[in-house]
Amino acid sequence: MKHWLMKSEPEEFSFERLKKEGSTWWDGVRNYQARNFMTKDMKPGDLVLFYHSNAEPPGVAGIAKIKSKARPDALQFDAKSDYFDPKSKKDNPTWHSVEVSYLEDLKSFVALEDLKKNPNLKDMLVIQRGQRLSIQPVTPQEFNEVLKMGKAK
DNA sequence: GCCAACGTTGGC
DNA sequence: GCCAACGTTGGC
Repeated sequence: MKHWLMKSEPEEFSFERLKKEGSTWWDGVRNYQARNFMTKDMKPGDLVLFYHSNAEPPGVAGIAKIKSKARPDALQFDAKSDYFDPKSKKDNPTWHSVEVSYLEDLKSFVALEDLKKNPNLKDMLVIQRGQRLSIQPVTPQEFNEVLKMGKAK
């Protein structure tokens, strides 16, 4: 089982909304590295740190898990969507998404600022300068450390 | 295949 | 709102 961090802008799709709706297809990813994680590495049951980016404050809002493996992202064929990709072919879609489901709340939000202060997380990708990737692998140690922070008051 | 220009991300 | 860092595009 692998561990991941997935970024979402809470104004677009918050952890609270995931909790309410139960699950969602993670569509709109238009970055090859992030796509490859979804199509090659993610498996149902993998655990996810649900991260709020462009938020006040940014940080890990809760825990989710991968529900279904990757399938073609419908938005790439929707000419009215912001995520429309005219170059993508129906018989060989460029973009995929996975289904993500709510798993559990944290007792407390784990702010980016606190991730940065934790020496055990100094190598975590999300705290590295200029790291924009919207889906990032997380080591089991990092995942458990964040979980521990989130379960403390 | 190089690389400048451009658009986007996302913390601050 | 600013802007550094990064990915993508397209001219050559």
